[in-house]
Amino acid sequence: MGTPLPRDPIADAQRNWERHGWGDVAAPMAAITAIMRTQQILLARIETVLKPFGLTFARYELLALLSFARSGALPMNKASALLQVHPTSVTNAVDRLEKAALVARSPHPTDGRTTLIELTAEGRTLAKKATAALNTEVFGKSGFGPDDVDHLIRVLGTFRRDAGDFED
Amino acid sequence: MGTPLPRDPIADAQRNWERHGWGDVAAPMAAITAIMRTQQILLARIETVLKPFGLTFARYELLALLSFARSGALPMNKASALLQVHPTSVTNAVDRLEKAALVARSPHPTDGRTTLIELTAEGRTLAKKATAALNTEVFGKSGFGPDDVDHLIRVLGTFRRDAGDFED
DNA sequence: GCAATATACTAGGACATCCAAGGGTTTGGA
DNA sequence: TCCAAACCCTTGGATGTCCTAGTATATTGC
Repeated sequence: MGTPLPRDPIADAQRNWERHGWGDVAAPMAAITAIMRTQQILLARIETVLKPFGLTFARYELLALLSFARSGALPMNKASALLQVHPTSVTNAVDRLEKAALVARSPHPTDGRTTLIELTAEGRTLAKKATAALNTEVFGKSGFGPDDVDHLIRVLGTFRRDAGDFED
Repeated sequence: MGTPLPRDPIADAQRNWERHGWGDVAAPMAAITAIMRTQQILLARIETVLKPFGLTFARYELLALLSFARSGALPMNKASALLQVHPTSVTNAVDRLEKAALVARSPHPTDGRTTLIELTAEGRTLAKKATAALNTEVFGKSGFGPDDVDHLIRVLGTFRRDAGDFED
């Protein structure tokens, strides 16, 4: 966290794998570990930018999703599916966003089982501001070159489809 | 979670970004979101493999790190730095590993402030077994082609260095 | 030598994620 | 028609991560 290490710990791990006779999976291990660590760094950056807005990444994602829904409202289970998180995580996020008056729960008109989440006016405004901040502070300064971005989108897209995220 | 979506939600988000006039950061946004989601998928796979061993990824990482230390022991702060996690997370992991008799705390011989974490015999055995399982079940079936693995290691390595993880 | 600063670990709290279980609602087949 | 299966959401419990604060030990400077 604080001081940079003298050497890349993941490269060291890769060498350890090779040294122990696991050379055939050393490279994938390093790639996967690098993805884990990169996610950690990116999440920290995102949360730092969102903190002044009183948002976490999970809550921001929900706000952003709602702001793109044509009606500004979505059933909980749809949100869960689109965000690819457990339904209980959505319940948790909605609880907190509702306390902050950024979203509101309302019953589904025809299906008594489902609950609709609707963006409030404040919620829509905050989503806009937070998105602008993320665009300039994180996405606009990703550090990835254009070619690398395209490659990541393609490779990780294939991975996610193979993992069963979507059919396309 | 269960059923695949008909379309890639991240590609949809990218289109939404472009539609709202944020085309200049739409691609990095998609790449970053894909990294977040890929990490989630990989973590779930890893935890599934580790569950039978009574381990989580955090605890496994600590065990693996100790198993590669020449003496089989490391100070807490070293472990925290090498794993790139907060010191309190290491305390948490050590607490649970110690309860399971996989590691043991011992005082540092010369520095009364530091605590050494040492692998027990069972800990070393379990680390071996868990690593073998991860190698065959996760790293050996990553789904990334060799060229993609190399590219990921290079691109994410540059990113992590620029983020201040290491100097190299 | 002693005070001030730095370092190492731990305790408590806030969040997020998942799983298992429970209660209400809808649907579809006997 | 009616009841069982399927579905939707929530609650409670376990884990992990971070932050802030507190305690104990080392090191530095006067």
